[in-house]
Amino acid sequence: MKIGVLTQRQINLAGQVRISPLKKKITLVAGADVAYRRGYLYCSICVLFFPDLDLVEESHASMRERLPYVPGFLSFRELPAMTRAYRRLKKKPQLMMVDGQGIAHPRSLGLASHAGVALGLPTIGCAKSHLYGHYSMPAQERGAYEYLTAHGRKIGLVLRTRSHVKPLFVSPGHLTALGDCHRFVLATAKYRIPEPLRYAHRKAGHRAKSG
DNA sequence: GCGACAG
DNA sequence: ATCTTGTCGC
Repeated sequence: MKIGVLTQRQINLAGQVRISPLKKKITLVAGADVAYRRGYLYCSICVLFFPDLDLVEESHASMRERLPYVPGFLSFRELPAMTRAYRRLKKKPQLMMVDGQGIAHPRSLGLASHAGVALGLPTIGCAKSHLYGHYSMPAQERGAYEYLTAHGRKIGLVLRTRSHVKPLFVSPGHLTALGDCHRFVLATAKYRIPEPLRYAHRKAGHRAKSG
């Protein structure tokens, strides 16, 4: 598939993204992550009770790699496996955190936003590094943050989840807003990575090693 | 042309 | 992301 075609598809899908504060009460939060191994993708989604953070359910899906990793087009590479794993969940969460950007993306369609639109689910993008937007480093204490901006707009937060540790780049994916990102990421992060994503990351890694 | 570039 | 052990700092 050519980049130009995918770019146009992103622009169309971005038009379906809705940024608005969460309204429903959250009792189940999920985390979705993908691991790679020998040409295959391994996606794991872990659903936890909120705010207790106890594991409720987990689902998995593996697929052969279809597209290579190209900065700005990650969702086309990982979403197929993520969608398959999501369908296998018995208990659907009211919110899902995704390992990647939300609207903090060149065309406002990071993996979390694309997943949110495709699954019709509220999502929050939680990336470990920067992709798009301007920012300054937040203070060293847990909870400190600075806004991620682009064209004079706030598109996300650079949030410190642990004192003296590299901050996270969080942004609304779909049906969520900046305030939700700040609230839920801090409410679920005992360590640098929010528990739902930490669980999913570990499970996906184990799955990849098992084959 | 140069630098940046989620996972 | 993945390939990999010990090591420094809060």
